Amino acid sequence: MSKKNAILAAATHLFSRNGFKETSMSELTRITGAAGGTIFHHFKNKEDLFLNILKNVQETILSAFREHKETAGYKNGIEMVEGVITFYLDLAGVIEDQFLLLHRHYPYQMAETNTVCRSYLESVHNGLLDIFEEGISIGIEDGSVKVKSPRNTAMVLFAMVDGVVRLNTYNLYHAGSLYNDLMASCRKILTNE
Amino acid sequence: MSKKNAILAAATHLFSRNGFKETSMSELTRITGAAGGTIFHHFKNKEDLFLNILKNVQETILSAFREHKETAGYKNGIEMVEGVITFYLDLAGVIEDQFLLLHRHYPYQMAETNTVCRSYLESVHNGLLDIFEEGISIGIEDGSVKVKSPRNTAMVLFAMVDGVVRLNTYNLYHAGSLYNDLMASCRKILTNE
DNA sequence: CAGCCAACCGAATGATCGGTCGGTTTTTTG
DNA sequence: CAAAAAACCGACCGATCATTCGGTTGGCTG
Repeated sequence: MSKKNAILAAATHLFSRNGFKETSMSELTRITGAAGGTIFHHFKNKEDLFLNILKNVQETILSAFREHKETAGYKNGIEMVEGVITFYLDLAGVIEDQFLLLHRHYPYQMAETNTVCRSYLESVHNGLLDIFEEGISIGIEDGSVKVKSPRNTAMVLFAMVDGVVRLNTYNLYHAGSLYNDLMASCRKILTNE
Repeated sequence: MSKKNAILAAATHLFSRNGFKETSMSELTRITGAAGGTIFHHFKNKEDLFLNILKNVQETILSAFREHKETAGYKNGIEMVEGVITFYLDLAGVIEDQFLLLHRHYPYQMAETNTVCRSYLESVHNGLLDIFEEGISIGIEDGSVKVKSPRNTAMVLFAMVDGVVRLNTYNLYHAGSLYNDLMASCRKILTNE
C-alpha cells in the first residue's frame, strides 16, 4: 500500500504541475523510489494511473463540498451561494494540485474518447453546478435571490469564480486581491432586478 | 514562404488541439509535406516554432480588437463593454485555435522560465484588460457604469467571459445558450449600486 | 513449516522523439 | 547568365519513452 500511495501522490503532483505527456514514468520511479515494474503492477498503464488520480480528485472535491454543506448551516439562499464560493476559493488554495489538474486541457481531451474520464469530469462539474444551483433556488424561494434561470446563473457564476481561480494560478497578474470585487459582483448578479 | 506558412498553420492547429509535447515534428512533416530538415531550417527548434505561433496569436487577437474598437463607434461606456464582450465571444468562435492555445496550461508554464513567452502572454492579457477597463472608465465618466475599481472589475468581467468561452470548448455542457444570462450578469455588475 | 500470492524489483525492448547534416533544388541578385 | 543565397530534402543519430518479463521478497494462511 505504501508504494502505491506514494506513486499516486507523486503522479498527482507531476501530472498537475507538468502535464500528462510531460511526466515520464522514469521520473516517477526516481521520486517515489519504486521500480518501473512496481508502477505497472499497480496500474495497467499510464492512462490507468491518470484515471485513478482523476477519480481521487473527483471524490476529494465533491466530498469536501458535501461536508461543507452539512456543517456550514446557512440561513438563506444568498448566504449559501456566497459561502460556497468562498469555500471554493479556499479549497482551490488548499488542494492546488487537484484544481490545477482540472484546469489543464488534457483531461477534457481524453474525455472525448474515454467515457470513464468523461464521467469523472461530468461528475465534478455537474456536482459543483448542482450546489451553486441549489443555493440559488433556495434564495429564490426565501426572497434573497432574484434571477431568471437558476441553472444558467449557476453556470455563469461558476465560470466567473473558476475563471478567477485559473487566472490566479497563472501569476500573470495578482488576482489575490480580487476577492472583494468578486464577491460584490456575485451579490449584484444574484440580487438586483 | 509557402512551406513556412504551411508549417505555421499546421503547427498552430496541432499545438492548440493536441498540445505541445503531444505534437511531434514527424506529424508536422506528414501534414505539411515539408521535410524534417525544412522545419528546422525555418525555426531554430520546437520551442522557437511555438513562440512564433504565440506571437501570431497575440498580434492577431490584439489587432482584431484594435480594428473593432475603431469601427464600432459606441456612444457610451456600458455599450462599449458589452460590445467588446460580444466581440470576444464571436472572435473565440472564429479563431478557435488561437483561443484554445491560450486556454492550455503549457504556455503559462513555459512563461515561468521563458521571458519572451511571458511577454507575449502578458501583452495579450494586459491588452484585453485595458480594453475592458477603458470601457468601464468611460462608463463611469458618462454615468452609464457604477463600480468602485475599474481595473478589478475588468479582471472579474474578463474571468467570467473567458471562463464561459473555456467551458464552452470542453463540451461537457452546452454553454452556447448562455449568452443572454452572461450579458445580463455583466449589466448587473456594471450598473447597480 | 509449506505453500501461496501480492508487492516489488530492474534490466531489457522496440518505438518514437527532437534535432543534425551534407547535399540538391529553387530563387534572388548583380 | 553566373553566382550567391535561401529553401528544401531525407537519411541518420543518440536519447528517452512506455511497457514487459523473469525473478525475488515478505507476510499471511492452513
